[in-house]
Amino acid sequence: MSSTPPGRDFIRQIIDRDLAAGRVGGEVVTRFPPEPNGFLHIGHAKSIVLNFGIAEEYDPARCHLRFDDTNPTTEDIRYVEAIQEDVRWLGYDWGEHLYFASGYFERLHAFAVELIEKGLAYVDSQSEEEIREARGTVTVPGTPSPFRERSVEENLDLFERMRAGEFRDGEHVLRAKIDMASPNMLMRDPLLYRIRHAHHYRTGDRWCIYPLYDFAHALEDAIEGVTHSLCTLEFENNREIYDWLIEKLSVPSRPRQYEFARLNLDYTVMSKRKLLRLVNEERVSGWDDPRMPTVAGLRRRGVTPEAIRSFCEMVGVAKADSRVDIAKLEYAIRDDLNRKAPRVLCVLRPLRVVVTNWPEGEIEELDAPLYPHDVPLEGSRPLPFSRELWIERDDFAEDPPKGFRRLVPGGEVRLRYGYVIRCDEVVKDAAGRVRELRCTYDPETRGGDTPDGRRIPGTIHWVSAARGIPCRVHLYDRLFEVPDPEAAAAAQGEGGDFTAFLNPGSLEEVEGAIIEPSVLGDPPDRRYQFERLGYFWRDPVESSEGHPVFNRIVTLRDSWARRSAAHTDEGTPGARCTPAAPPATKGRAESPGEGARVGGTPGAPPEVPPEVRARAEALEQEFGLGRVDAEILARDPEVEGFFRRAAAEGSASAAGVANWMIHELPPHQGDRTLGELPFGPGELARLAGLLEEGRVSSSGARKVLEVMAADGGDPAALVEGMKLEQESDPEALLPLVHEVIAAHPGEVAAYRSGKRGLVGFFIGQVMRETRGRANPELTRKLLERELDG
RNA sequence: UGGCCCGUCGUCUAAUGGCAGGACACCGGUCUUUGGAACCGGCGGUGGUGGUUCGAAUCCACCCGGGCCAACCA
Repeated sequence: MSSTPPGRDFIRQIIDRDLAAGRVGGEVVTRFPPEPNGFLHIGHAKSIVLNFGIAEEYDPARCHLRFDDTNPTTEDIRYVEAIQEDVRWLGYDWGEHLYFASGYFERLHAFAVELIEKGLAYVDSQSEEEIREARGTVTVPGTPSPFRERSVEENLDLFERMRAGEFRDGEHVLRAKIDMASPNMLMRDPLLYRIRHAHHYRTGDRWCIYPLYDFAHALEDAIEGVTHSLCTLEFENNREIYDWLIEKLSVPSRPRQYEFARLNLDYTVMSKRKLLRLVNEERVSGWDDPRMPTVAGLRRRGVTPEAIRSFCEMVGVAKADSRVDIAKLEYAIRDDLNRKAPRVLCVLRPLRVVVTNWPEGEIEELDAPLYPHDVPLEGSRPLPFSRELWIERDDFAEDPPKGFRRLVPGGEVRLRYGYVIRCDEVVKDAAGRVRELRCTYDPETRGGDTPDGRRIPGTIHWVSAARGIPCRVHLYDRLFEVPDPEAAAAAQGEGGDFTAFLNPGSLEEVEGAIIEPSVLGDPPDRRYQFERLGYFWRDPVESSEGHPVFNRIVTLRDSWARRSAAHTDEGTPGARCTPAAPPATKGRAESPGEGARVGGTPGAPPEVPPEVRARAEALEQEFGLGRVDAEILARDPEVEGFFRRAAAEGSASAAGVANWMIHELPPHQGDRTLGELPFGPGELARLAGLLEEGRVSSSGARKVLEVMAADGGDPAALVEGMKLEQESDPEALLPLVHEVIAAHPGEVAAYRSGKRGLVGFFIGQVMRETRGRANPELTRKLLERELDG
């Protein structure tokens, strides 16, 4: 059992179990199945990291890249290329396993024919509207199509003619014959093939019938030998069709579908349809706009694949719907870049500084390290210092707020890697705006040190005016101004539209920035930290030789901005916008429903069908069961029958049997009915009896039940065979108790200082030691005596 | 409204009947020639009510809340 290391996501646990149980023949096979109708986004990245990550981790294992191109009207070769580039860029390799749904059209067609031949599919000639009407609703069952009972021959003939192009779009469809009354709408005779006289980007005009997702996907998986088909939560309902097809058709392998929660990120949208709208309506410059959550956008922004992978790993894989805080992505990006980006100086909004005691025309080349002391990389570059410099406008304040550590009139500040300067004079224009600062430098402070030991609290970045390179900088901020634009739009009702929540300040283009000259010869893909500002790189599209354009990938963490934003009403203009409304909370159980029940009937279901009530009452009287238990058993005649037979067996009390049936059996039962279990009422009763007699502890009995549920068997024999006879002899238990106490001095101390809950821990240890044999009540007594005494 | 799925710190996620833990965020501190990084510390959670059990986040019942499904999309 305990072969599963804790902390692994549920999918890997399933794979581990399947491997351990020998359910995977050879390789673990996963697949990433995008439809080539749009660009990949970071949500897809999560899926890619999962699927390809599994293929990297397990040993024989592989992950296929398969284009699910079953809809010719939306798909395009351009997306196929973009998607391949993105997956590769993320660092994954599908080797020879590149597939296309369209590559299976012939085989898929053969499966459809097989289904027809088995009487499990038919050609429906209703119109689209008629089909919709007849499907019913979630509460009312559908009605069968008048064409549902066509003969196999007629279906075969019609289907062939569909393929041959004898009909117009929509004239006929192929449907599975399942159950028009299924509570799962998807099982109400799902469509398998539709006619589409459309040009397919790969198969051209060879086909005019195309399979639908549900039909195609399951069979593609089976054809490829996929073992674990991982998709997102919204496909949960589709699993029933998936399994139905795999069961009915003569497929070469038996894949299984598992669903995990898709990634949602705050302050953006993650649906291809909505992203496509942003592109088409030109709210962004394209799929690769650096504000887009697309892989292409992130890449152009300058985010590294390593950062994306690490983010995806941080987020984890689970089944609970969730939204991830964008700060987590930012952390992953900074964490990656901090370790590899060389530091350079760039002034975004320059303010002139004249160093009056620096000789006119003289330029000194300072040697400045590229990495801080805590980054284990070597290197430096020359950094020119001259009489005229640029510093950041924000780094000077005539009237500084409390705690301001930068340049003020009459004050000193350190120029990073340079000298300490003092501001002697503030020169203003007619409008009163600060034009330049006249400063003096301290020649003793070359490199930034203060030989006299005086403390200079502030250090600011700067660039030589004589040598600085003008450049353009793009500052990006979150695309939307609310965390959940879709929810915000929905909250507005009918006319609500998510684009209303676009952040107008999501792109700020800074024209007159100045950067130090050392970056001029760098390779174009170099990421930098502009000290005190953030991580940047050259925009690969807009930069040109000698005219660099830099994208801000992410800001640095800025505790000053946080603090000043908290103390003043407004943040700095360039700072990130503050979330506007806090809408769409995940309203969690403010719990009405209590208070209305004083001595009432807790837990009694308000509506119990009369016949169930009657049977339950009989059980209550006959066996002395509680009302709730009786109703549970009475709900299903098979359950009741099982219980009655078990109770009649006489080995255990009726209450004991009821307890085990209600509380212990269901988790082991799985999808099986009671009749399908490899044991009967007698065995269950005898197990309950063993427990009541004290022959076995409840932990032991549960172990026995687990085995019984899997392989059947006689409880008494199993107790014996598994050596699970309960140990109730204090003499035998005491040494173990001592051992456990001796082995956990820390816990003992904690227990004695009041952490009484730790008894459970100690009992657990003894139970583990004895593999469930120890009598827990006795163990508790002994433990308490030893621990307290 | 029928069916299926899901509720654990503010957020994401572990614990698979035996000490509710980690990450991000937040707060405080140390250090600092980046108001960065690093390090240390703190805050903070099992939706509710009953039940089963020596012991429940975990099993059972009911309630509450959320998601998905009525495309010839995937």
